Amino acid sequence: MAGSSPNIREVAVRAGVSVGTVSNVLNRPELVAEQTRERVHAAISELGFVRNDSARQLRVGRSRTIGLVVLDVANPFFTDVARGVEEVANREGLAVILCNTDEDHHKEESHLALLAEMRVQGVLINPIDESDGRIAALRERGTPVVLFDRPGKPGEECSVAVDDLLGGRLAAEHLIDAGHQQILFVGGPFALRQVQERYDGALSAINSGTADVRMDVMTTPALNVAAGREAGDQIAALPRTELPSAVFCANDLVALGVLQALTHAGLRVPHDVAIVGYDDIDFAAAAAVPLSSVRQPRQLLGRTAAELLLAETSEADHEHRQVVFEPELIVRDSSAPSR
Amino acid sequence: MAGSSPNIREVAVRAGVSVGTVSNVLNRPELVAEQTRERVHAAISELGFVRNDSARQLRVGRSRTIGLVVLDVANPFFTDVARGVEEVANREGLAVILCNTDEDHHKEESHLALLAEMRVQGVLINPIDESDGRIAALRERGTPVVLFDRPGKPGEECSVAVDDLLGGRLAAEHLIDAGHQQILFVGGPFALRQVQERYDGALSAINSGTADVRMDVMTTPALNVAAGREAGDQIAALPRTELPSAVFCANDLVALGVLQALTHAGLRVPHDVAIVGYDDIDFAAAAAVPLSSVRQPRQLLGRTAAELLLAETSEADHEHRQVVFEPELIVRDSSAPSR
DNA sequence: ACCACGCTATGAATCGTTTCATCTCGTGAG
DNA sequence: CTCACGAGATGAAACGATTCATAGCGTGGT
Repeated sequence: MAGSSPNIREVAVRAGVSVGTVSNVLNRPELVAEQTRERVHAAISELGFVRNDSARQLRVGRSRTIGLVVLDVANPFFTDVARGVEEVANREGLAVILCNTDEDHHKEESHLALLAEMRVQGVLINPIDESDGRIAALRERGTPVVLFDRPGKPGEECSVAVDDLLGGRLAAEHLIDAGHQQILFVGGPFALRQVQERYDGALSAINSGTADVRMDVMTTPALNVAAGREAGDQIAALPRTELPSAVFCANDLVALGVLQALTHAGLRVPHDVAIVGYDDIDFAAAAAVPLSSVRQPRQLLGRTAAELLLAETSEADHEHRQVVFEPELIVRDSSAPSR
Repeated sequence: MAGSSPNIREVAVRAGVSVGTVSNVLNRPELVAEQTRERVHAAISELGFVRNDSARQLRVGRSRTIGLVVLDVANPFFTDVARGVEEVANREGLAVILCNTDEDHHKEESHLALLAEMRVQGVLINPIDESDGRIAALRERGTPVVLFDRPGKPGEECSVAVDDLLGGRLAAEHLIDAGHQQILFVGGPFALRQVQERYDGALSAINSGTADVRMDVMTTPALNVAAGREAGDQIAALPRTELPSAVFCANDLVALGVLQALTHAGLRVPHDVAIVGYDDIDFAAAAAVPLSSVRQPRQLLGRTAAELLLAETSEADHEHRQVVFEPELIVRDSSAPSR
């Protein structure tokens, strides 16, 4: 009921030593004689002392946390990335503050402002769009920022990304090879680099191929299951003659939504419409019709991003690196050979 | 490149006022004359000043964050809860620190220790098991702790939960009504209250019914898709005569894994084996065979938990409340009438 | 006997903000 | 002309840990 937290001074008194010694026990125990150390530890547990991290931070200058800013926590892709980040961070004794932007600039901005006030050791972010003064401001203040799931400018920043152009191309080539001639790209907003590049990749496959293939676009307001369902409803409402033979979705959430809506409307996948998703989240394989998808090394992405961040904070002569992973197409039932 | 952060003193000098005034501009702007305020704001943005939150916290005594400790971030159930929490927290200008325990006591403990050092305003936790000195210690220190997805002790603590006994009963009754006589419960570890209660609820339905129904148990090491797949493989390996006619899974991740493994082994759901899951995550409806599941009000759970926490921090005469929501059975294809 | 050295322990200064008692100054009332 | 008052502004104290220069003390070498 008390609600009082003893401080280091009270511990010192109780143990009959100075505050400096208590601090040493906490931070450099090897400097303290064993019996003194034991006495201090006893005092700490008797009083239930818990170090005040703000005071520590204030003195030391930086915190023991890193910020991870993602577009959507509900997307398993990001939670898997987060796991990778957490793994590395915990190993270093750092805490991860997970922030969710929901593709909303306002939220992104306020989260970054908060992280700046907290003096986090660094920020891992998947920015909503390209121009971001906020990120530059953070860097100016001395906080390393690593971009993930998006390539950074060489020499200027570290980044970890997966080649989305290639991913888009792989998906489209696969569909073209299967004989599809009417492909519909579903995704959005196009302000998201991922969306744009997956689309561009698909387009390049179509343009460089010999087959006569057409690709239309259906823009969604976000990349989640609900948006996918809506898109699917629209697709199902098209006159049969205008129905695409294949749909390439900007991510698996959208693909699952589309799949659900199409199935609900009585269309058969892949017989009437084939579907390819992106990310290969765990649920893709367990979907109504197991989903073909472009796999990204999610945890590795997170781990690598965290490691780059750590490198940037610890290395004196840091060289910015742009790591790019290659995606891999996983073919499942949803894109079996076309009609 | 500088990496220097100006402090409030430099802002004061630049604006030609005292530090107290700058602080007032930041915290109680109505006390400051308009032109002074403007001058200070100008100085702030010219210098790129960012308030140092540790110093603020040190002085004020508590932080502007709350901790949310969950069993598994990769489970959409928890991310939906987290969304609810975040919604309320952001509205109050609080940041949420999301911690993941992976059902590991060691991780739970170290996360709680960190949150204590951070002097968070409060903690929302879905504890791994019942006896937790760490939680008591936090409370003793004056940090409110609200339990979620688990009922608390009346008069002692706030909690938000969903009636898992009822959920288990609903699922089992549904299967019994459909004529199933061999039910297999898949889930674990049983140290998780959710698992135990869902099982108990199912058992009570069986015992109170008139039909002759048998329920076996297959324990999993965790509640995720991989564990479900393994369980599914084991089920598929059973001699046909021992095959259960229905499987009730402790959550949807396990159910999806089981579904995937059974389908892969050539068993038909629900014809050979019916499946009922728990949580009704978004992916349940989009599964290979749309999954029957016990729905919990996930976001509401999160919102309510956060609100209880806020109430506990702000109300002088706080009455602990234990909120219990009722789950709802959603029937889909995976549990259509049995063979 | 003296000095030097290593091992421990000390305590004051410091980090940057908030808070609050106090001061200044201009205005209006008496 | 004086006084009281209020709006604004001030600056020093406080928050609690860390750090570092310094002091104390015992030991071993000369």
